Order: sequence, then structure tokens, then C-alpha cells
Amino acid sequence: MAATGNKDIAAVLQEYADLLAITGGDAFKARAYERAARAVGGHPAELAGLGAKALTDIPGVGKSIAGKVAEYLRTGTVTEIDELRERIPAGVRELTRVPALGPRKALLLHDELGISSVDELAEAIEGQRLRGLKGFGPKTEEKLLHGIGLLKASGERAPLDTATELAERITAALAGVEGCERCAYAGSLRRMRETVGDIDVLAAAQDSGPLMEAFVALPVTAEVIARGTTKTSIRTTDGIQVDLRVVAPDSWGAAMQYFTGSREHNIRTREIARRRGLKLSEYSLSRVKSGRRVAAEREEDVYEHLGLPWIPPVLREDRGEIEAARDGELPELVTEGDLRGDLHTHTDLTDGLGTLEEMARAAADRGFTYYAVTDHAPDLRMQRMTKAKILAQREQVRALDGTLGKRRGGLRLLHGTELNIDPDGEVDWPADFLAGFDLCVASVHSHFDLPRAAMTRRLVKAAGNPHVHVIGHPTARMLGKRGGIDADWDEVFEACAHSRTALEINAQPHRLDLPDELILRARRHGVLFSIDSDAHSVPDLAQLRYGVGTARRGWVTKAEVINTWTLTRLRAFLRRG
DNA sequence: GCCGTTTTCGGCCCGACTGTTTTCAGTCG
Repeated sequence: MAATGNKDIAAVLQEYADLLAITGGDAFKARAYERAARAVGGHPAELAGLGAKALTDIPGVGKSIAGKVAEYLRTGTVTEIDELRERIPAGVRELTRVPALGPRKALLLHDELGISSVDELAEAIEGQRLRGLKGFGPKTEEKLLHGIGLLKASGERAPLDTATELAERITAALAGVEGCERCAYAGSLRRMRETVGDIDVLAAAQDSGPLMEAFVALPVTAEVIARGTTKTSIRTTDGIQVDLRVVAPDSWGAAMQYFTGSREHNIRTREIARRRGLKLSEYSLSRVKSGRRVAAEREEDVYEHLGLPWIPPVLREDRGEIEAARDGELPELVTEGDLRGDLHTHTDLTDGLGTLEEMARAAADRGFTYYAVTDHAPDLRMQRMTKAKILAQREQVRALDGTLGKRRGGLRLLHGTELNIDPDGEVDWPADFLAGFDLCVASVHSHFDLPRAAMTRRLVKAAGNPHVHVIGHPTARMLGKRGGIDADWDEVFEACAHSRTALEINAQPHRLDLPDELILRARRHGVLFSIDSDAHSVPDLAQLRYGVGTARRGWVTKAEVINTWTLTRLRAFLRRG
């Protein structure tokens, strides 16, 4: 099992920040912890193993926080945080996860009405117990109910990155257990759905005993829900359910096929089996009459005996993949290795954590050919961007261009910006200034509630702007927090196809935007895509894999993704050539 | 609590929006 990761430490610091904000003490102290949490989460090196000096060298981490980090790494807990936890029920902090409900109102609800969970809040609203409470009017009630709905819809599900990283840690640990021949995760996680209800881990072994033993003894195991010889379920310290199924090695392929799903896909494959006089189960593909096994050990063989090529798990949703497979028309899906660069990233000039050089160096280390820096433009006031600042950055970008990486010619840097699309579809800066950028991403960051027609006009106008090359995180959704904006997407996609404006597939795990369903729709209009990390720190660059997964779920091929193109071709596209 | 420095305390991203209020607090990006 890996040691305590930076994300774990960041989570603890963030929790402390939240608790401080709820108790209503020094707001700047809470902010300091929040800042430290962000810095720790985005720090390129593992904190476990760093000395005291190296800890305080992290921006935002001083003596006090470094002490708490050290204590946490040593003991797995922090005394002061434990004390605060006792004073504030966990449910109160949970309340602040409801959109439109912050620390002040959460505390008021707790102190005045004794509310300490999201469910209790819902009941209190239904029972009209919020009426008359200072600061809570009818509109607020409505907003809170809406927020609770959003939270419930995905609140029980883990984000893709959390689940993936957890599953990788678990499979790595179990693979080392005596007698374990294979270990992998299946289920919706293998299909790379945007959120995951639970994690299905599969292992192949003759004897399941040692694996089950090791599984319940994992450090992440908080509770054993069920324990048997073929299946054991646990709940992790994060509250995620993980099922381990141990199968005989000669059933590996059938089990992987069965437990990867989706249910709809499996209904179709079992139908095909039946028509061929076969029976498909988690143990094997066998003849109905004789019971003789025809395939089981390899997933590829299962599909082959159904008359199909192996189907990538990301496609197994019964969205046409069976027909495409049968007709030999499965798409050749884009892979992470196809990406030659990243076209939407930030630095510490705005809200990123890494310096330009740190980010570019990390990009070079990833083997990219090119890399665009796209810090925020002035319309997002909080970023305090100016022409002078971005022009100074351009100088730095030009100076660094071609100097990094082992590749011949070095990493090529593009100087871009992420513009803000205002309610009328206008963006920051006049056209002649925009013409000076190599690349412009334009995104919606506010006014999420425009009526559909106005929202559609807004996006169509931005797509038609000759200086806008990519529409960033087009729906502006935040998983579990905010549904996407409402627009006539077919009209938007048509406009993008016409102006050759790429739609972003933003890889941030809480965005994954465009979502796969809209990618499928967009492809019918022949639009181009850009798969971007939207990285705000060096570790964020690794999140590209989730964007690629989402693109693949949308059947996207290499040719449709502008950042798989050569630099020459990309430049021609950016010049509108 | 951190940081920078005008070395030992004062400032800390800033503005918009919303729903509530009757002059503003809370939330958000």
C-alpha cells in the first residue's frame, strides 16, 4: 500500500479550513489552511519523506502547518483537528457541500434548529421550519432544495479520479499476495464512467483465502460489509464500497467480461450467445447442450466466440457498439499516447500553482511536442490580469520555447489565454490584441442560468469569433454541484463545425466536459475536439487520462482531436488556414 | 496562519450577484 499521499494530507488541511470557517473565528486563518491544502495537493513531490525545511519551503506552509503535516504523517491524525471535529458534528460540514449553503448559514441552521445533516435539512425545509429564520426566505429554500437534489444525485458516487487511484492502490496491493495470479478492476470504473457507485475488483487464484484476508486488512478498509469465499465487500475510510471477487484463473476472461458490464451490454452479449446455442456467465461461455466450455480464460476469446472482435470497455453501454463490432466498424479510439500536447493550462500568473517553467518542464517530461499556456483574462476580476502582465508572460514563453525536453527542437510553447464568454457572447480584450495570441480558449464562468435561447446565442456568438479556437468546458457543469448550462446543443455544435472551432473535452475529474453523451451528439455534426488537462498544478497534468477516457466513451478517434495533430497542422488550424 | 519586510506587525484576490434586508451578509468564482 502506498504511503500517505499528498491528496490525503490536503484533504485533512481542507477539513480543518472548513471547520475553522464554520466556527467563525479568524477568516484569514481558515483561508491560510485552504491555501496550504491547495499547495500541498498540487505539490509535485510526495510530502511523506520531506524534511521540516522542505515542508516550509512550500508556499503557504509555515511552521504551524508544517508541524501538523508532520504529526499527521507520523500518527495519522492531528490533535487540534480532532478537537475541532468533536465540537462540530460531521454533518454540519456536510451541509456546506450543499450549493448555496456556506459555513455561516450552516452554523446558523445547526445552532438554531439543531440541523446536522443534509437529510435533516431537507426535512426541515419540507416542514417549513426555516420560515422566520434570519436570512432564509422562500427563494433560499428553493435554492437549497435544488442543491440537495444535485448533491443526492451524485453524492453517493465517487469521482473518477478518487475511484481510479483507490482501485489502483488496492489492485497493486492484492497482486502481491501469495497465490494471486491476476488482479484488476472491472465495473463502471473500467468503463471510465464519470462517477462510480462502487468499485469491483477481480482477482484470479486457486485459493481465495489469503486474498480475502489481505483485502480486509488493507489500511483503507474501515468496515467489512460482507465476507465470503467468492466475494468480500468493504467500505473504505472515504466511504467507498469495494467488492473483491476471487475467481478461478481459468474463468478470468468470462469474469472480467461479466463484471465489467454494463448490464445493458451484457444483456446483448448473452442474447447473442443464446442464438448460437451458447450460455454466457461469469464462469464461462459454454455450449448449452453439452455444457462444454468454449471460452473463459481470455476476454478476447469470449467475444471471438460470439462472432465479435474484443470491444473496448469504454464502449460497452449498448450505444451501438455491438452492431459496430458485428459490422467491423468499431472506431479506432483516441489514446493518451496520441496526444502531442495540451492546449489549456494555467500558471501562478493567475490561479495556478506552478510557475511557467515548472509547468513547461513537467510537460516536456511527459514527452509532449507542444504545450499551450492559457492563463485567465481580465474579465474574471479575481485574477487581476492586465495586458502588461500577459505580454510579460509572452516574453517568458518565447524565451523558454524550444529549450526544454529531450526531443529534437525541444518542447514548443504556445502562448494563449482563457477568455471569459460574457452573457452576450463577447470575450475579453479587443480583436487586435487577441490576434497576438497563438491560441485562445473561451469559456463560460458565470451567468449559468440564462434562458436556453439566450444561452445558445451566447455560445454560437463565441464560436463565431474568429479569434476563439476552442470553447473550454462547454457545459460548465461541476459534478455534484452544478448541472450544465442549458443550450440548444445541436445548434451550438453546428456553429462550431461551421467555424471550425474545437470543443474542449476538459479532463478535470469534477468537470469531464463535454460529457460523453454530448460528445456523441457533437460528433454527428463533424466538430473537432481538444482534450485538455486545464491543469492548475504539475500533478494536474496527469489528469489528462480522464479526459481521454471521456473522449473514448464518446467514440472519439485520433483524427478528430486537434492536439493529436502535428505542430505544423495545428498551427495552420490556429491561423484558420 | 502565512508572508514580507517599511524586521515584528498589518495585510491577506476582489468584485458581482442574490436574496434578504432597509443597508447588507453570505456565497461564489
